[in-house]
Amino acid sequence: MFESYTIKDIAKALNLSTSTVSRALNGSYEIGPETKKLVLEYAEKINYRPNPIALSLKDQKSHSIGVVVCEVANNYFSQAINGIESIAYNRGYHVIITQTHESFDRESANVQHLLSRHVDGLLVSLSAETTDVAHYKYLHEKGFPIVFFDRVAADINTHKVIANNFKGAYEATELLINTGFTKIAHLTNSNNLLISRDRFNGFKAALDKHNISFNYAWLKYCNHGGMIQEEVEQAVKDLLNLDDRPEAIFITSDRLTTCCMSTLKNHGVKVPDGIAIVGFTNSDVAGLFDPPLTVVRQPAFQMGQMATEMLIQTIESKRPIEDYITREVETELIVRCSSKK
Amino acid sequence: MFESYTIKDIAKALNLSTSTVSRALNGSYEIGPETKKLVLEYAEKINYRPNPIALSLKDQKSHSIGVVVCEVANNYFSQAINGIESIAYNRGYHVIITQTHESFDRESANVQHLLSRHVDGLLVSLSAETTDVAHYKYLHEKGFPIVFFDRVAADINTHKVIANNFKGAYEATELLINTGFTKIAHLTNSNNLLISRDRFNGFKAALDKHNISFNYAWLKYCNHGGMIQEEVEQAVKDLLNLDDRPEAIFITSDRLTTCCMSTLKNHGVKVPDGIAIVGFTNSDVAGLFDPPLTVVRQPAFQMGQMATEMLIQTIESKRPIEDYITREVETELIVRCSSKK
DNA sequence: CTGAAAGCGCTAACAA
DNA sequence: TTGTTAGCGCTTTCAG
Repeated sequence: MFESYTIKDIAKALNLSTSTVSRALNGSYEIGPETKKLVLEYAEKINYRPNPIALSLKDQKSHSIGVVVCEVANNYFSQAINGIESIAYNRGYHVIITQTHESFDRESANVQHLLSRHVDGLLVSLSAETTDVAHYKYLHEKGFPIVFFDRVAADINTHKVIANNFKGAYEATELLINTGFTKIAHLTNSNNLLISRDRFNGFKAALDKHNISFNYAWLKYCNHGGMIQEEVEQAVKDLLNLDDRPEAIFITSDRLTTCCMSTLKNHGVKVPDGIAIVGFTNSDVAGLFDPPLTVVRQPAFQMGQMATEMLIQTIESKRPIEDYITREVETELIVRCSSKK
Repeated sequence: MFESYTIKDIAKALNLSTSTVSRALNGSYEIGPETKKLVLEYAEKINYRPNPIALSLKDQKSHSIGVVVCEVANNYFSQAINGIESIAYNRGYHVIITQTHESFDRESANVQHLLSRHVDGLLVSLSAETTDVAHYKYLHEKGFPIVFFDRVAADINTHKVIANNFKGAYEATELLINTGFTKIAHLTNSNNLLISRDRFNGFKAALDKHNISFNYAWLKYCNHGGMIQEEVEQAVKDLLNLDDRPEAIFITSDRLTTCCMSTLKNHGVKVPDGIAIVGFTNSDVAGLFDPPLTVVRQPAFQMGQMATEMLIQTIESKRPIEDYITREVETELIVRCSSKK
């Protein structure tokens, strides 16, 4: 069963040459119908499976794609990976997942590792620490297929899949404003990330639209994206200790949102009475929180699927891609109690 | 950078034969120190990386391991995968993850797929639907390395990593009993799974120890492991509609626990006043729930690591393994409000 | 229509 | 100490 048969076994059994067998298996023209039938039937019978490694060696394709994300144990990414797998599997690719834990060094090492494994393409979501994307640029310019998703590199012109972060943030902020909050803090991931900037811009735009001023003391960056709990705790504490304390916090990432909730809880700050909250998160259980969380949710599964489709298309494209596209999907605002007044 | 050099390039550049280069690279004895130095330096300079595909073809090892789990987007499994990756990566293996979605057919297909990819070994956690483990048995008997973790196959004698499910369930149940509950329901995954049976046994043992009788109407199986929301809802509703309604529910799996919480919430049943809850889950945010959840937590990350270590050891072992071991790790009972009286 | 042979990158047995 | 060669499984010229 796992000691698989080779084309040679078939050839021997049928008294044919390996090339004939190969041709039969690959439905070549130049082959007699009865020979073909013979081979096919025998192959079927012994449950022949071509050795993908040999194929890879031959045509220099590994039929695997590398994935770079900050971590698997994250609602957004585990859902996205689910989407990635679903497409890759059907298209005959396998997926090698690597985690950066938000570190630039690990990210580089992972990319190196994936390249040395001869992956056919890369699906990447940048780490919070990453500012230098020169290696991706280099690869991309050499014609190596790369698709960014979610945390994309602004200045590399390749396929990308992102959520409408501006609008997602705008809507969430406007919800807070319409509820009656004016002092709204902004707790966010590293500013290196384009998504952080987009979300901030959406946030700010909503404020501006409603003529609400923003106190920059309410803007808190967590450069490690919530990997370091203390960092988030400190940020939240700082916010709470401000003389001009905010009435609500808009949080722009999955981990940050839950970390912030814990910190508030530990400090005995009630949500939403003490402070209201809206956050980006793909948690399936945000509705079970105390209080139920108002969230901005991204279509993670679909984003993973889309990115994978684009990547495989790029990999399999005969001619170099000319037009790179950015597909943008809508976020969903799910209103629950944490944003109530 | 990604168009990597081959041993041939080095040989040509240095006017050596490929075998000499190979020997130098592999630190063989039979090679002149200066030749070796020359090769090594040049290889370093051009950043030579051996082609893993060629190596695989040569020694019939793919340096990859296949993982079979029900789904990635599950707290327990995403954490376990994190552990798997951490070990595999360091040992030079890559990991191919497949999801069964609790279906036996998909599980079989995944195993087939992984075998056709020539993985060197399998890390598996059975699907809820699986009762027939003949194909694993066959592979195992043929000497193919398989390590089961969490949802293990009872009657295959290979390496296994499990949590002390009996004790975990026992402790949780005893907590409920000591809190003053006597009517305790049991909401669990398919009885196909050994973990379900172990957890039930632990549960029942605690009841027996305290001379508490168990009404079998309080025992509810969700054969799809929480993949089908309606199934869980129905089970919970049934429990609530019982004349002899239980005062507490002990839940034995991650997804079931959260699903049960939602259902209770949707039906306006307060926890723990209306009904108390303790559940197995590896959610990092169970403390943020309303009410904060009392949970039994498994050391998922370590379990993933242990299983991977055992698998790689088996793969790399020269002689066939004689003694298969089952490593058992302790669960952790985290007491919060959902189990209070 | 079918077979022989080369080659993908690498290692190892065998020669020198 | 180094080179030559065969072979891992497969496809693909090139002959026949």
